[in-house]
Amino acid sequence: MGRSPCCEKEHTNKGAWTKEEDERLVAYIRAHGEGCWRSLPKAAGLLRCGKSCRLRWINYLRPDLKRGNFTADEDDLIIKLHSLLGNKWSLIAARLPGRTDNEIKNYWNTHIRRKLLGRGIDPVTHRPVNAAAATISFHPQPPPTTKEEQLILSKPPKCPDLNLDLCISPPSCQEEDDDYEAKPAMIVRAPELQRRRGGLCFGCSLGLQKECKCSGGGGGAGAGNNFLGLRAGMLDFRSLPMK
DNA sequence: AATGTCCGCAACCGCCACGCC
DNA sequence: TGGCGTGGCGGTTGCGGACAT
Repeated sequence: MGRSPCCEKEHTNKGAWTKEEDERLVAYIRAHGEGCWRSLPKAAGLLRCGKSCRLRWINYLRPDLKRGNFTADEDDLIIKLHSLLGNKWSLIAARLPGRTDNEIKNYWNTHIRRKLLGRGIDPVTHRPVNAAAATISFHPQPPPTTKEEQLILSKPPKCPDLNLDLCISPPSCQEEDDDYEAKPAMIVRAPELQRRRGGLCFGCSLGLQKECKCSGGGGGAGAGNNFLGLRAGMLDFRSLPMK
């Protein structure tokens, strides 16, 4: 009964990785590639749990990691993505090249949370702290699902007074939509505009084609471009005094 | 200089989702 | 179709360095 352990814990090292262990892991993955983490430690001659190897590689040893401080652009992007996706660190990380979910999670908890609180913004709801307290029934993170973008699209704002003023659309849409300023707060407009113009749906605009069921889903080159578009201003959080 | 406290980061743990048989 | 194995994710912990007293 019960789950089988992922490794023989009594024969594995724990704690900080040594330089030699790092070198062994890197050398093995260079030679054989990623995969089958369970058998990797033994094959690589490491007294480590497979999960530990995976984490070490993904969070620290991967050659495409971008080490160093987060830029202001990355800061803003993380905040925006978090307001949309909640604590879906892996989804957020997928849109920040060279950053890992663990790194972003740590950065959020140590820096951004404090930064937002300092501005009087609740880091969970992304609303002014007082307003968040006044609307305790609002749930920024709906029940777990595998299709986050569907949730975002399908859940209308439960609080009419909610003033996130979240508007997502291709940059050109803002000028074309006459009643842009008159729209209620927290409207996700892209799906509507997509239907009218045949453009990207909200999910695709976030680079979520894989999960998206719209006609634009599965487009090979879309994700990267959409990601850039997102960064270029497809998200408009006008109520957030970020700078 | 010694001690205590705070903070940031790496790593661990437990659960869940998915694929295979 | 259900069980099992594995990978992946998010929350949490604990260590070590920085800073304050």
